[in-house]
This record gives sequence, C-alpha cells and structure tokens, in this order.
Amino acid sequence: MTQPQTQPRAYEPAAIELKWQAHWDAAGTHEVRDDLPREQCYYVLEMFPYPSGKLHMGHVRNYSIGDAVARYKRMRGFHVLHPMGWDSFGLPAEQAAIERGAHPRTWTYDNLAYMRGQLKRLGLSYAWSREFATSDPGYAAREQDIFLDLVEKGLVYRKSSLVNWSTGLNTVLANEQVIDGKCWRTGMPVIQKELPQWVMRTTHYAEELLQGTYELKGWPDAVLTQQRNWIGKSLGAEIDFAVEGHAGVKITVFTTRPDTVFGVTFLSIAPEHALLDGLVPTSHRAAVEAFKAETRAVSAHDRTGDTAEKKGVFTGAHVINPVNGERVQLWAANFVVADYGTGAVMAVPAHDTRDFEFARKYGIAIKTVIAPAGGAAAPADAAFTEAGVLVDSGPFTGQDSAAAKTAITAWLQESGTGRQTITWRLRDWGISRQRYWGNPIPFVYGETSGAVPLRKQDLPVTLPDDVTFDGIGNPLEKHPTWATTAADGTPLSVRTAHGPEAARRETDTMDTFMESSWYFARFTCPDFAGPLEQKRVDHWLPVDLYIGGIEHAVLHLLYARFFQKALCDIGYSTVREPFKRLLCQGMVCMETFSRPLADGKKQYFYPDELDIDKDDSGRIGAARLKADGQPVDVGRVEKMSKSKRNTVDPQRLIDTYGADTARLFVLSDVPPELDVQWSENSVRGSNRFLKRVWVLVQANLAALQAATPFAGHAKDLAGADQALVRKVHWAVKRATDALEKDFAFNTAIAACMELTNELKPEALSAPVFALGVTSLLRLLAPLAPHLAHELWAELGNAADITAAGWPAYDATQIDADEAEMPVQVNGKMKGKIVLPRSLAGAALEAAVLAHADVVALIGDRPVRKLVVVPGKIVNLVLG
RNA sequence: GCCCGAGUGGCGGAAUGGCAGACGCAGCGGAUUCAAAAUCCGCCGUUAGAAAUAACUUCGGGGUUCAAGUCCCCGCUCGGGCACCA
Repeated sequence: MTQPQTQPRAYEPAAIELKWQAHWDAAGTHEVRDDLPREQCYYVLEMFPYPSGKLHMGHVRNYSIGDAVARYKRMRGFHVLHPMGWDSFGLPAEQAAIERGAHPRTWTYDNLAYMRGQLKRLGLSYAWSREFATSDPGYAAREQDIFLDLVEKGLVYRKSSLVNWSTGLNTVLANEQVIDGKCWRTGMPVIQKELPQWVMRTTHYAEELLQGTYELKGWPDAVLTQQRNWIGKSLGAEIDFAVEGHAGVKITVFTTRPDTVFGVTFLSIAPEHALLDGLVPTSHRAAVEAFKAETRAVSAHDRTGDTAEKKGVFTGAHVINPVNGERVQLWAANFVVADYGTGAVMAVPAHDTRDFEFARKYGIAIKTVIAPAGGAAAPADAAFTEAGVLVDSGPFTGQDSAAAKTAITAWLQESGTGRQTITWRLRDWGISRQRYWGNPIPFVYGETSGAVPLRKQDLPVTLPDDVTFDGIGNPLEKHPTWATTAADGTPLSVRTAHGPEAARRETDTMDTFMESSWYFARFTCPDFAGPLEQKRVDHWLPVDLYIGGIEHAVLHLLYARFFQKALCDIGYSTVREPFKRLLCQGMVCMETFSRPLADGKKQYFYPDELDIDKDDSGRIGAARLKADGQPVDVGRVEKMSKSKRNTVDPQRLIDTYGADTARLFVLSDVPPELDVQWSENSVRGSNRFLKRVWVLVQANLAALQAATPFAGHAKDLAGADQALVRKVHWAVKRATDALEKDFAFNTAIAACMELTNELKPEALSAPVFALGVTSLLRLLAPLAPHLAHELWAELGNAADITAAGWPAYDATQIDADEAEMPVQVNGKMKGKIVLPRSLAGAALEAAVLAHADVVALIGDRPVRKLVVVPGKIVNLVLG
C-alpha cells in the first residue's frame, strides 16, 4: 500500500492563532464607529482588570464569555463596541514599591503591557484604539474635572466623622469595603477613627437606587436582592422623649414598631450620641465615661457583631414617654449605632428580642402591650416580636398592630411629639484614601480660608514621581515640596479677600472605585477633550451586556449606578442606569491540598509538589508530598487563589493547547453563571474536538473547495443526506436559542459536537457535506475564532467568516415526515409508534387507536381517556 | 435569626409540564501499532436476568395533572448574602 501523496496539514494552533491576531491588529478589524443607528449597535463590556501582573483563569473565563458574545453579535449584523482598559490605580502597586523598590508607575505599566500581550494572545476582539488606563494622566485629569462638578452640585462634601480605619492599609475604608469587621483586601482589623473625609452623597439617590432594583429586569435577582438589603429602606416613626430636668431637650428615637410604644420601659442611646454628655448627672459621670472608653476601644464589628455581648450603663437621666407620660430610665448601650436612625432606640423588652435580653441582664421591667392575634399564647420566656392585638395601650387598646401603627403615628404627629419617617441603611460614600497611587483630590487648604477647590484651568493635579515608600503613612504627605508647590514651581497660594495666602494641597487621593464608576462611559468617547461627550455617551449607554464576578454586587455595581445618576445631574448624560443586562460569571475552582499548622491555619501545597492518587472514577483519593512521602489533606474544591496554591497559569494552557482550546474549555462545561471546576481532562476534550474539526476539513479540503453547499430543502433529499440537513437546521436552532436565551455556551457547544459526530463524508453527497462543514464553522466562529477563520479561508472564501454571518435555520427542515411517538398507558411508558407528522386532530387520534401496537396495549380494557400531543406523546388512560 | 439560590449516573452537566440522563469527562471492550501515545468503532443509571425483558430511578414526604426533574405545600442538606439596623 502506498501512503497518501500529501499528508493533511496538522493542527498547529500557535501558528494560525498568531497569524490571525497579527491580522486583526494590523487591520483594526474590531474597531467600531459611533454614528450608526443605535438599534444596530451592541455594547458588550467585561469588568476591566487590575494590572496585577498576569492574567488568571478567572480573567480568561470572564473575557472568553464577553468575546464570544461580541463575535456572535457581530455575526448577527450588530456594530459591536467591545473595549478594554485597565483599573490601574490601587494598593498593590504601592505594596510592590515597598517590597521590591519598583516605582508604582513602572510596576503598573510593565504589568499592563504584559497582560495586554496576553489578552491579544487569547485573540479577544477588542477595539484597542479605545484602550486606556485609569492612571493615565488624561483619565485622572478628567476625573478631577468631574469631581469639581460634583462638588459644585453638592454631590461631594467634606465632613469629619468616625471612619473605618484599616490597620493593614493605614487608610480609610467605605462601609462596603469592611467585611466581617475586617479589611476587604488584607483581612486586617478595622477600627473606628475620627477623620475629615471627602464624601459622595450616595444617599441623595437612595430612593432611585432602590427603585432601580425593581426595574433592572436584566440583572440577576441575587445582585438586586443584595443591593436592596444594602440600601435598607425602613419605614417607621420618630418619637420624641422629653428629658426630665432639661427643659426643651428631647431624645428622638427611630422605631419600626410605633404600635409598641406603650410598652417602653427604658431608652437606649449610642455612647457617642451628641446629647449624652449634657444629660449625665455628676453622680453617674464616671461610670458613663468608663463605658464610653470601653466601647471606643473595640471595632464596630466586635462591638455590634453577632458574638458581641450586649452591654450598657444607666446614665442617671430619665425621659418621659409622650404617649402615657411614664418616666423611664435612659441607658447608654453598646449595640446602639450612632449613625443609623437617630442613634437612640426606645426599648420594648416584651416585644424585641434584644431589648428583652438587655432588660433581663440589668433587671429592668418588662411590660406586655401586644397579645398574639386569635387568642394564641405568648411565648413564656422570650419576647413576642410578631404583630398582634394591642393591650394595656390606652385609647389604642384592642386595635391590631397594623392599624395601631398608623393611628399612633398620626396621634404623635398631631401632638407634635413624633412623625412618620423613612430610614436608610445606605450611607454616603467616603472616598478619601491616605495613599500615593490614586487620583489626587483637586483641593487646597488656605491657612485661614479652609478647603478651596482648584480652578479647572489649574487641573490636573499630577502625582510627583520622587516619592519614598516605607510603608508608614502617606508618601504624598511626607513629600518635601509637592503639597506646597504650584504646577509652575511657585509656592502654592489661594486668593482671599485680604490677598493671597499660603496653601497646602489635599494629600489624600480618591478611592479607586471612583475610576471604575465611569470608565464604561469614557470608553464611548476616549478621545474626547472634556470628561465625557454626552452625544456619544447617550448613544452607547446603557451597556447592553456587562459581565463580571458577583463579588462586586454591592461595591462596584452600586457605586457605578450612583455615579451614572450623578453624571446625569451634572450634565454629562441622560441615561440614568449604566448596565441594561448583567451577567455574573461563576468562579474557576480547583481542589486544595494542605496540612494543618500549629496555629490552626493551613499550609497549602501546589499540585506539582504532590503525588496524587485517583480512583477508577477519576476522583482524587489521597495525596502525598513528594518531599517527604507523607500524606496531605485533600480539601474541597475552592476558588483558585494564590494563597491556597490551587491555581493554574492560563499561559501554560495557551502554550500547550492554544488560545482556542483555552477559550472553548472555559465555556464548554457549565453555563456561565455556575462555578467551573478545573479539569485537565476536560481541556484535552476541548482540544480533541477542535482537532477533529480541523482534520475533518483538512482531509476533505479539495472536495470541499470544489463543492457548493446544499441550499435546497431537506424534503427533496433522502437517507443520510436528508438526515444531515435536518441535523444542521437542528444544531443551528439549538445554538441560536442557547445563546439568545441565557448565553448557554455549554449547550451551544454540545450542539456543535453533535453535528460534528454526524459529519461523515463517505456517507454524504459533496454539497450536503459542504453545508454541514460551513454551518459548523460559522457556529464555532465566536467560540474558537482562530480555527474557524483559518479553515474558512482555506475553503477558498475571500471574505472573513464574520462577514458570512451567523447561520439561519428553517424550522420546517428540522423534523422528519414521520414522528416517533412514545405511548404511555396510565402515564407509564409502554412503547413507541411511528405516524405521519401530517396527521392532526381526529384523524391522528383515529390513526393512533388503529395502530396494531396500541390495539395490543389496550387489550380488552375500556379507553377512559386518550391524550395525543402531536409529535410528542400518546397517553392511554385505561380502566 | 432573616432573605436568596441550588440538590439529576462514577464526575461536569442536558431536558418550552410530554421518551430523564443530550454533549463531554472518566471507565470497559475492540481496531490500528513490534509496543506505546495519538486516532477510530462499540458499550456505559440501579437491580434481577445468559438474553429478550421487567421493576426501580431526578434529596425526603405530601399534593395538582392524562402526564412532574419541571408547578404547589412541608421537611432535609449544601452554597451565597444580610444581621444587635431599632
């Protein structure tokens, strides 16, 4: 036997991928115009990365999803805006400076350049001309512009308050950045500290932010629920309690249960409450001061967290309940938070679990004023916290809770001792950070004139390069001249009524969540001279599809929604919600391997360091450290992270299998929202599939080049040809539905695999085989773009496969003429019959009943009911 | 404690109320090979059976329906979020 004359070309991903990437780069293939009708445009955006050094698998997944959508939409004829940039201010750069001596700017831009190369190596179809980094002078300068506009509009203000101070970062954190009382980045404790702060007035939009959560139909419920919880709207009443012996002084409480006001037996007040010091008699001063000192010493979390003990001290003062004139004690209590509600709470131990515990502990009276409705028994040794019927409540006795809330609030309102109120959990967003590598806040402080905004023509404030990093305090503050020198090198001054006076710059920089709050708008007009060009912003926003991790549910995604509304109110846009549809992709996970350490923590090991045993089903049974041969603990599958040493470097994946395989793998196993488990076997499966497609085309190249794909109707064919044409239309429908509905790439890929399994050239006519191959390549183009482009070109197509468009399907070509219909008896599967699909109604029922198999199944039993769903099922209900 | 979400073969998962387990992975058998890798073909939920086949099977228990993985109620387990928020 002779060898074939020419071996089919082997699948060498690196070669074809680099070739196409160079082509896309040189041709600017993925740039997009801003002047086309909006309904033909689509804006898809993935959350831009922090340039930490190199891409991780989470990035690969995030960007592969976005790119598949972008390429799919282009094939459907949309003009797609698909930009990418860098969230490049932030702490790791300063950490690197401290640890390695690299300047933050150098470190950041080196990383960014390397990662840009990795993105290009993945073949992601970005409009690279729009790329920017948020630390670029142009972007930072325009953000300073916006900041001044926000100040002018009253949406930024300065206030001195207790702030969350991260002991790890030596900087302030917003509430959202405190997780379980610890810093969201370092996990170090957070303490309370009094500092002057620049603050964004997020609460101005509380109602609109909440309302939006009911209107954003394209967002996952989980995110909307989290935002609602975070905003925390609470409807209730404020009630004023006069303080005995202090004429005109009153303590106002906030309550959601005004129906229980007759049951008040004491008042609890935050230790920091502004009125407290003035009310404490000398006899109690020492005790109260000691208590205040004690609560100040612990973090907010330790003080009010779920394990914290409820503590309080009697202040010596008494207050008067406005509804019944009763005199009750005023207590300071650690669980009352100064900046929620009014910082004071009316305590009703009979009907509030927390007050109940507190009253028990300190021996305070408990007075029942609500009885369970319908005469049920109240709990014997606990607070009854549900709604019920009022007892012992003066004129309101006998009303139910709901009616009494309204009636009592109205009574309070009339008597001037209370009012209906809404309280929010959402606080304003403090954005001052005591850091170098962030955007400077464009303010200066005159010696006597206080905080003065810079004039816009004096912007931008740029960061000095000559700074030292020793990890203690803010480098900007310690710089010898920066804070006191103007851009032209002269001493910094501000004008006052009495002439110029020396001034000092604000040395705090902005929270880096500022930059990520408007980058999606800047992508629409990155070349614009001012901050934002409204015409283009309004053209492209809202982002049609925004893709990122769910960990940003209440941080970035709430700030961005706030910022967009603020941008509207300072005239940069009219689009009030930035993201129409939100897709939160799951994490990339892998097993962990560890050993317990003496201090209760774990020492983690890289898989490379271990010998791993797998059982017959491929599951990991046990693992031993190569170094000592002793076993290690096999942990559960967790999100890949450096600290747990369960990471896979995507670069190795690309180098070994190519970008198309890497992309296909992260899309193929699960739908985008679910966590995906790393599996080298699954990667090899993706690679095997691509190789099969490659070989199928290469081995039949000449025939495919010569053939014209079949363009007729399946009904005019027979046998394998007919079946394959039906399969093509089936696969196209399935892939289209999967992408349109939920971006379910996993099922779209499954449809491609099924189609491939049927593509047997020896059994098919050349035109039908060509139809199958060209359809398959077009379906694969968004998922494995390099392979699809290369094979498409090899088939002799001059135009790009993107231009060929997404294939259309014809529903009439999917089903065969005869339908196989399962037959059930009383709902149980008993067999199958084949009937012409053309039959319907009574004719179909008659044909079913006449079918020999059905006759046999019925036997001599009476047919009580016959259910026939054409093409689907027959159910015989027999007696 | 409150609010979401999810429970389907050995594994990841699929399934407009209509044949549960598509597709992939792993496994088993075979072809090819001196051999291996790669590739190709076949089998592959559980139990009984040589087999045809039968029974069972989508966390557990009820219900609605001709028909339930899917809808409703109760419970269990897991994951996520919120939480002295008055």
